Amino acid sequence: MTIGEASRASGVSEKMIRHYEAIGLLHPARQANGYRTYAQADIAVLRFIRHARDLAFPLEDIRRLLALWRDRGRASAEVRALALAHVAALEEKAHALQAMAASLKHLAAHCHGDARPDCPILDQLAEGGPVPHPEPEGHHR
Amino acid sequence: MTIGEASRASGVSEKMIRHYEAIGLLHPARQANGYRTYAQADIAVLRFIRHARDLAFPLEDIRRLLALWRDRGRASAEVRALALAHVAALEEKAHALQAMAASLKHLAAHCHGDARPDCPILDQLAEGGPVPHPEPEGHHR
DNA sequence: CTTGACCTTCCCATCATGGGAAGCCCCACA
DNA sequence: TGTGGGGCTTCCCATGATGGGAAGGTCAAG
Repeated sequence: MTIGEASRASGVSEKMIRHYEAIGLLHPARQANGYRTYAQADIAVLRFIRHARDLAFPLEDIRRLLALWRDRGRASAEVRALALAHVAALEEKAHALQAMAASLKHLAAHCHGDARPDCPILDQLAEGGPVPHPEPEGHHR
Repeated sequence: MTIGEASRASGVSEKMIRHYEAIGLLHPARQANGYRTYAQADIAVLRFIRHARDLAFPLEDIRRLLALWRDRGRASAEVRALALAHVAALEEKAHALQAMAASLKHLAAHCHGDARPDCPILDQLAEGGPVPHPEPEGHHR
């Protein structure tokens, strides 16, 4: 298999396949003419990487996951710990984003949003800190 | 005010202050010796940028927000629209992250996580697509 | 006049990804 | 046999926001 075929078979771009090789995640054979050659095992690795990337694992984590995958005797606890740490990171980021969205939504709710120039959103960005009185919970005004 | 003082006054690093100037968000005066000089208005801009960054506005959005801020006659609708578009983007990202976290959590829940080598997490990454049967909702097994 | 804190510019790194150029390889077709 | 084109190679550059660090100028206090 050439790199183009491997790309189609794995759903990973040629650019990325070369990059993963450059950082040592895979080691395809070479033909006499310098072309890379991919065996089924390489395609499996590429698919593995793609699925892990779909779950937003950083490549360094994927490097460890691949090592664990190749290690037939690994303890599943190791994999689980890595996965759960990533889950925690994902959730933390998600919550941070949602908190920002909520703050901004709160500000936008107080902005009439018509042709008039006064705008609590800009006022808040200009003056206040992170965000003013988000009022613990519930009913507006 | 020198850049160091401006940094302390605004909470923006010197590196970033210079960067914001390089991309045209700011135009501090220069002294004869080449040192940048920051007036109160510049500090206000830096604070504005920092607050907007705290809400994860990309710098290109901030460029527009600053223009609107400086334009005394702008319609608040414009600001609101920009903010709400950003809210949508934040929420989309947050949901994507939470979906990934949920998928991975689901897999981890099915991994006993002990010394044994078999692991549904690795199996899924190796074989399956994005994620298998997340079972619509609720009670496990 | 030296020391040290501060400023300047410039280059490099991050993380994952892609664009694009220059050049080689190979196959099919005329 | 020549040529066209598609695929392959490597190398450089860009993204977005941030920081590290080097080499060198400036200034005030000692």
